[in-house]
Amino acid sequence: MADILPNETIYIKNLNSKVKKQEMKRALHALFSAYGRILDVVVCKTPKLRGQAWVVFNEIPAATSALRHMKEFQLFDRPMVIQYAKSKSDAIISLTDDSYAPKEKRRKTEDKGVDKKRKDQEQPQANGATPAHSHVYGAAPPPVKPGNQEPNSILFIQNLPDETTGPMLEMLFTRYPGLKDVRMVDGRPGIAFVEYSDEGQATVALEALQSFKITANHAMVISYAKKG
DNA sequence: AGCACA
Repeated sequence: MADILPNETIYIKNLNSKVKKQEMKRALHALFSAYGRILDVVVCKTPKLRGQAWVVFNEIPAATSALRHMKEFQLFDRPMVIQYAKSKSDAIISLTDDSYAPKEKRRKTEDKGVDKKRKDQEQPQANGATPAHSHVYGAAPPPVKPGNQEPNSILFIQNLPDETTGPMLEMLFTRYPGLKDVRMVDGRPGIAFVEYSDEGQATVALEALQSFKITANHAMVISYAKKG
């Protein structure tokens, strides 16, 4: 039973296809960013591709780690089935090949008559140009130290932007089952407490949203509230 | 089960 060869990209199936595309992308990004730099997340809703996704890491070890850890993880009430992707992702190819021109069938969008027939001598793709992988996600290490690591049904959130509100956090955390309460702290900007019904559910949310970037320079730091 | 990327 030789499986598919290791690849920077993992292929995920058995996803809940009722979840909206953008929401699924965000959730996958949040879940998998713990395992390495994510270059792209691909989700399609076409009949043939529903319930499937690709998460592109910048290197194979990250993909391997993600695969091992997240195999069968329950996301939106379904255990994910994860394999390596069969082929290289565009985001990976364009890392080593500046002049990579995606696919030929991609002239589906109107050609508009702009250099329909150029085949060699492409536009030079200046260094300042936006390459295919410019939508790279990733987080700089946040300027706070994580707190208590001993599981608790209440999460302790740090490094929030000052303007964060309770409802904003609720929007983020409510997609992980069991959310009971979100509490901001008066006079203490940047932190919050998020309560779940039990430790397991809190842990799911923690792992999913750890390092989630609320804004460009604010990645959440999540730990467990101290007991007692 | 099903392997895409504009």
